[in-house]
Amino acid sequence: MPKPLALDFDPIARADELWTRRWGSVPSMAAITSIMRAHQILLSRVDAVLKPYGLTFARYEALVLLTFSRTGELSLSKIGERLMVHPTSVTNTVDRLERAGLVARRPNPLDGRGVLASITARGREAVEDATRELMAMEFGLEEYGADQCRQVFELLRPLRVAAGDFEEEGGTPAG
Amino acid sequence: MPKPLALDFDPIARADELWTRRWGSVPSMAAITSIMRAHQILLSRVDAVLKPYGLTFARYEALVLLTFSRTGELSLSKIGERLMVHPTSVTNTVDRLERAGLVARRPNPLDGRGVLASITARGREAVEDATRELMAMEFGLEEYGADQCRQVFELLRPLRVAAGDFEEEGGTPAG
DNA sequence: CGAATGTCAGCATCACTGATATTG
DNA sequence: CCAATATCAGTGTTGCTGACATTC
Repeated sequence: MPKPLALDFDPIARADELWTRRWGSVPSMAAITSIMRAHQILLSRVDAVLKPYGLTFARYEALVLLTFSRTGELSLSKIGERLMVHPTSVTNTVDRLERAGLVARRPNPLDGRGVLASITARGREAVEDATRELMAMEFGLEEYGADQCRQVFELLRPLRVAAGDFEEEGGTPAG
Repeated sequence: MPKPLALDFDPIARADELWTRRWGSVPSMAAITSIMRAHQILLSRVDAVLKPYGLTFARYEALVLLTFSRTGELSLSKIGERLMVHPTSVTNTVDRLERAGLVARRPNPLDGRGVLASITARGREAVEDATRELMAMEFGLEEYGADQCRQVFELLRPLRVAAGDFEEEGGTPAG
């Protein structure tokens, strides 16, 4: 009973009914609203876990990405490309991480224009600890099984493809 | 070819592989990342349509909600409850809508503490026009059919239930 | 020179905390 | 007096535009 402010009906299902009555059946409305709310719920759950580490989900993702690189460092442009975020957002993210001592900036020896973000020892510790906690709470999807999680991934994949995030590989036969 | 910045692989699938190698299989990671990205894509698509109306998706939702009420007006607290947003966010949303002449504030005659947000004629016009456009582009889910949209809704519903958004009705036999 | 990289200033949205005036 | 409603001030995030210096 921590949240007594629960409705006795599904607000999205209710909206869908009224919507259908007024403008006709529009299943996409309930779908997008569901995604918006799911995003809000998950971000809230995950950020609560990351807060003690001084991290947000966006910064955590950047740290993990660095962890995945062989040398522990990547150019800011590469980070933006992989995380699908704006260049100025990358600068901001790296600023915060650097200020927290989790990454260090270093000029790119292979490109005088570029800058490398290099994860520090403290950064690696933070990722390890935070990851352990996040895995324990299934990234906010505790109520979901592995199959349902894969279903979410598969169901939303076509949207990312349509948005031009990447080119289908296995799908195209040639060229 | 408007966006030449496409990867030749699925970044989430790639991350899932590396993740599995390092920390073991964690399907929830790919699922939450998919939801985050889907949210970003849809919000971008929908906001682009709403921009000419001076609306954001959040403000549009509030307007639609008012449209659904019999009298065209609701207390701010009710709006916050239905839209699941913070009281201060409701104040802000209504501020913008009021400034745009789409709603008007009125003291609640039934409760001296409360304030009613009342949709104006221009507000109704804006909702009608914007809705027509949004329906034409399926709220950013053009690539999805009705079945897939319903699947998204059903798949994410348990999360909203777990978050305490509302109480299951059909599920509980009595009480 | 044109393109790419990164930074900075500035603007807008949104979420939340804390304090506060008003009313039930 | 306590609770609810709404507002205000202020903080932290993120996303984006435009401008700019630097370098390929």
